[in-house]
Amino acid sequence: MQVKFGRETASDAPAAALLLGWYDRHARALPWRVSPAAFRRGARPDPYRVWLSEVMLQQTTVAAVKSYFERFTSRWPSVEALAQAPADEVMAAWAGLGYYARARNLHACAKAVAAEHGGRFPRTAEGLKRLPGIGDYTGAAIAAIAFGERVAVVDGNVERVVSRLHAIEIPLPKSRPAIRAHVDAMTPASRPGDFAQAMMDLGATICTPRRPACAICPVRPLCTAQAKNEQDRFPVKLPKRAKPARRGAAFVAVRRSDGAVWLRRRPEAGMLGGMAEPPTTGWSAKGDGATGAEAAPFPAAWAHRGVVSHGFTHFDLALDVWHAVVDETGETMDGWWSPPGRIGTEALPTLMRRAIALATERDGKPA
DNA sequence: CATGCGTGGAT
DNA sequence: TATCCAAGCAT
Repeated sequence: MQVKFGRETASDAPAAALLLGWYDRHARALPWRVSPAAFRRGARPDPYRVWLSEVMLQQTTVAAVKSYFERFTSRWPSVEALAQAPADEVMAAWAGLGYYARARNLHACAKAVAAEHGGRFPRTAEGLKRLPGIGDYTGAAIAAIAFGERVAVVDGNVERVVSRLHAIEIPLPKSRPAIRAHVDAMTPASRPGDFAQAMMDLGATICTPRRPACAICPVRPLCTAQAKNEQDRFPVKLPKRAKPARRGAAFVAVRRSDGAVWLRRRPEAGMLGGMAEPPTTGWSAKGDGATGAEAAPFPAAWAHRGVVSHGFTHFDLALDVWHAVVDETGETMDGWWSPPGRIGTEALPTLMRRAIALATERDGKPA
């Protein structure tokens, strides 16, 4: 359908009212959230917790975020505390959550808020978006939820919900301007944060990507796609490109005396930037790295222990894992020995943890 | 504006 | 097993 930008579609305001009513009854209880009832009593969420949760939730599920959120807020209860934390501790605490540029930006953002804003987050989406790691979505979400700004909050859930409500045939991402116009028309001046969370809850629990639960949807009477029983066809998306298959190798050297593993730090920019790894070959989305023992960082009795398969966003990696027990080496290279008691606290991405686990397991069990 | 950037769960 | 994809951002 055509959207008249800047003008309300007839169904937008009624849909918003239905959604808020539904949220009052069915809002999910989440650690960073203030319930609708508490909100009515005057409670407001802590901007620090809202910000932290929104950054963690970028392209990441609620289930995956919860334990990380608890650990971060227990360890760093305020933005000032996080700002003062050493960078490597923040990266290590983020290890396993993915998209590691988020962790670097998170720390940079905390420092900026502490140093340049007196420890207080800007209260508008526009001001928030000037901070590292905060873009259109996150800035709007924090401003609406934590500060009550009436601003359109558009994430993947909202795109799906609105695409169905209006049976938008233009494929994403081209349809984004039209979707944004609808969301802006829907967003109420009162409780814009609850409205945003209501849209996201609806998308996460009812208006799901597959098999949406239209039977219990509060906005079903206003949904164009459902009226045609074509909800599964929306949102229309452009086809994706196939992921290339890439190869590489990891070399897990274990010190004979204490079982320590030799690790190094990856460059700040690019894949797994700033994270720890056992030495690996030059694999990337663009090309393969060497896979054989001749590519090892130093001579040793390297034994092939298997292959770890790992899917990245843009390519699938098959990483050959080599293992060697060494008496002593590497001290002249950049890196460090990580003893068994410390390996769990290193900033190791999941891929690298799996490679180390494969290299060091015995008879199918962890060493 | 297209591309690069993780991971785990659901189907 | 293969595929999709989840509260996006930076460049």
